[in-house]
Amino acid sequence: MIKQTQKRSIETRAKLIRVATEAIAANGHSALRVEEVVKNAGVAKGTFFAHFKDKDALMELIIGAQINEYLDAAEAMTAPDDVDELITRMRPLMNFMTGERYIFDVIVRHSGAAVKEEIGPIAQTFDRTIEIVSAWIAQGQFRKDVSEVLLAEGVQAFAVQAMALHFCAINNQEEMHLRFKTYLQAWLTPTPTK
Amino acid sequence: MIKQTQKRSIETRAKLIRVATEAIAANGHSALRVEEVVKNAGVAKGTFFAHFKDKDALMELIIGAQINEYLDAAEAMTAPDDVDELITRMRPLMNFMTGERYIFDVIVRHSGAAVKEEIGPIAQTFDRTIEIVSAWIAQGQFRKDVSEVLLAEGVQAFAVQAMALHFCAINNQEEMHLRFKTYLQAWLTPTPTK
DNA sequence: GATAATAATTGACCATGGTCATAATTATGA
DNA sequence: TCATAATTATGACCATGGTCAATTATTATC
Repeated sequence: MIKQTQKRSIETRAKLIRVATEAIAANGHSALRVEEVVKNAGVAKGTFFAHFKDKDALMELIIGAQINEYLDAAEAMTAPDDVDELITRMRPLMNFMTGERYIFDVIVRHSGAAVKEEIGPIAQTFDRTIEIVSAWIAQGQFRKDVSEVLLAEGVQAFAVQAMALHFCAINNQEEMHLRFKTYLQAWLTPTPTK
Repeated sequence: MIKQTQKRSIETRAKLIRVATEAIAANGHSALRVEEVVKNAGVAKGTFFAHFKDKDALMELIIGAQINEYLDAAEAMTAPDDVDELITRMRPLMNFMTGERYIFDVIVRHSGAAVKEEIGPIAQTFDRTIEIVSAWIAQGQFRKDVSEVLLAEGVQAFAVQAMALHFCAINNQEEMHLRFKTYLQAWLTPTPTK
């Protein structure tokens, strides 16, 4: 019962992704229409859904790839020494994620995998972010009373919170990063006096 | 330019909300259909959208009201002394929020207000949660190096994170609360040894 | 190379949220 | 009480994502 994937199918799928990526580059994520994609790819509508469970699945794929580009860039940098540098490293990615409300919604919706065996592209980038950030934290001047993985998970939680509040009111991106900084200082370099 | 709202309009709106609430009680949030609501309310489809910007706006209203019931219950309790008690206080609300994937998505989508002047029902409950939790934290045995409001915002960030990961894989709710506990211990009672 | 088996594609059709010009109702005021 | 304005309701219509039985293309078998 092994399904033999034909070359034709691989090409069709690639064409759909390419066409969709181009459309997004031109008009933004939220403006993408399935009809438009299949028309420009020269296939029928049903073909689209034979390749992707739904429109969201394709978006997840594309956004996941975009996030990975930012993570590549982040990974290429030196480990941050302090909170300020950590924020600088994450800034481009956070700006991308909040560049369009639609993007952020898709990301949040897919930040957790549906099934353990089948972890989606965006959930994968969350895992990868944890890896990268925890490796950074292990090298920097941060608290040592809890594991760096836990700290990295917290960084992610605060990043999501800062981004969610970014869409609140007329907050601009600079405010978002400031808020993020306040969180991280309290999280990564606490000085409790109970 | 003051719009005079007629009694008829108020009644129609109330009927739509009541009918929708009943339908949700019977079949769950995600199964709600606008067609069904207008049919049972005895009005035309267009009327629905004259009263609510979109289906999401009604959902926000109803879910916001439900959250407020949980907050009422939480507020009636004594302030928690430690992390365990804090989690106990928040447990029913978090269980509700994760009871249906659809509910959580709606909540996250509306956790930030669109405009400062017009803060939505769910965003209001987030504010209220911050108030309640920060008041609790001020009274309990928690770190004092940062403001209780900041700590409360962190509690919320970690709650969202724990809930998002809950949908990941086959994690059950117990695991969610355990994860939440780990976060909160590190956040609220740090013992750094830099 | 004929035939059977499997994979891939098709497009008419459906489900459902949302729009808007028009009609019906209610308030206003002389 | 009637004319006029303002408010509310209507439902045909549209936009768009998604389904599925039927069809076509490819591969395997002899």
